[in-house]
Amino acid sequence: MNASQPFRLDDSARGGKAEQILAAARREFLASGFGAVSMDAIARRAGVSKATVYAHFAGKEELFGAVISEMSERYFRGFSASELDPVDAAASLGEIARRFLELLLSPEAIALNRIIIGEVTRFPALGEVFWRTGPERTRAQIETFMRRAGEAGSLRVSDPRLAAEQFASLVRGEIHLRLLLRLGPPATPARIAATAEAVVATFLRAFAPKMS
Amino acid sequence: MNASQPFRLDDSARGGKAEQILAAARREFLASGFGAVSMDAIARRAGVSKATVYAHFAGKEELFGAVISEMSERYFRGFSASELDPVDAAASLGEIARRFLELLLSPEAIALNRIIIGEVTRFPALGEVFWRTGPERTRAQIETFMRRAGEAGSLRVSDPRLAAEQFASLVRGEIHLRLLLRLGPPATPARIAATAEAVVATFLRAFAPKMS
DNA sequence: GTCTATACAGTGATAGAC
DNA sequence: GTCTATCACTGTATAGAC
Repeated sequence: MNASQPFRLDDSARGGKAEQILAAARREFLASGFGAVSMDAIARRAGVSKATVYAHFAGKEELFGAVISEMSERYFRGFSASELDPVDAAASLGEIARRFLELLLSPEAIALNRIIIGEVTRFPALGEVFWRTGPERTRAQIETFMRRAGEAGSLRVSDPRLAAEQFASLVRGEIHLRLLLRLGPPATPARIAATAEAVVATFLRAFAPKMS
Repeated sequence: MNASQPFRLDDSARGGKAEQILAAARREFLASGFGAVSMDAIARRAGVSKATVYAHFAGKEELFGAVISEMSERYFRGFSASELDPVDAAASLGEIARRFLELLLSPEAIALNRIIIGEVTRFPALGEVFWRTGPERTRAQIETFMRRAGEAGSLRVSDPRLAAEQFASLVRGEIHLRLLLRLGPPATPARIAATAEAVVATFLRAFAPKMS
């Protein structure tokens, strides 16, 4: 495997069997990590022979890279904050917080996050890919909102980037770490809404314009 | 291995060779995770034969559990906030933030965090152990400080637990995730101090008593 | 308890027929 | 491209001598 590009899909991966193999690998890797998954298990689940797997992917590492990068892209693409109203900061921040939490705390995202952190020592490139497609992108979205809200006068932000970082950190909170550690059940929508509300309340106390 | 108690040290682990093996295992596991480490490598590094390893530890999993639980305990025991002055909230919170970051961002703590998150699917008990000895304990320390500061009138906290959670989340911030993902070098003391200062400033804007 | 030597299972990867 | 069969190798675990 080329360590600098471990995640590039082979062109032939668009065919039928290749996607079948990729889907099987995704389920196996997400459920068990890298080390505990065998190529036999992937082939069995894909309904093909092991030789066929090797006909489409150079090896286990390349297959793993393909799975992880594809998932990173797929999971974070949907997050957007550009259409939210910068005048009503409270409502928009609440919406951002809820969307962020729904994305961040979904079982698939947690499993992905877990496996990347666990294997980043072996595959350094994965951390970079995940960061750019995930946290970096969401923070940029939030930062843009902060800037617009600042211009609209609904928030008092001298450093939009810092404000976005701190908001994202507040939202991530304790619950994210707890789920990464497999403590407690997946978050319910009610729990997400309550957490978002508490975060927005605190954030607004720090960043609301001075009342005159 | 008994899955509910994978981390209990055998009584014989107090001897000389056993600690030698444990130290070797710690270095190997922390550097490479669970799957990539062989019992051969541990035995070689410890300077004993493989059979001796198996004489002291039932298998690779038990050895791993022993290493992780011992490290969790060792790393988080030092954190304390009980002696800080609750009247000078700004200074004390800054001190808490710096201590927390130094602990959290140390290379050893990052490696430990990483390996636990990566292997918690295979060893669910490790998540519980880490949580209780780590984040739970630090949050309790901070929570106690919040309560004392609230009583002293230097902070306006209606829910000390929530305030402690939010403060800890702010401190953890983006840098912790970046280091978990192996992005960038370890944090410098200057970077830690700057981050702590920014966090305390924001937190105080949200939780400082109203000026009359 | 500690060693050397080895049995045994399971792994990633490939050869060769079709 | 796809299969069956098999390779070489590694890792866990144990037997038996001392």
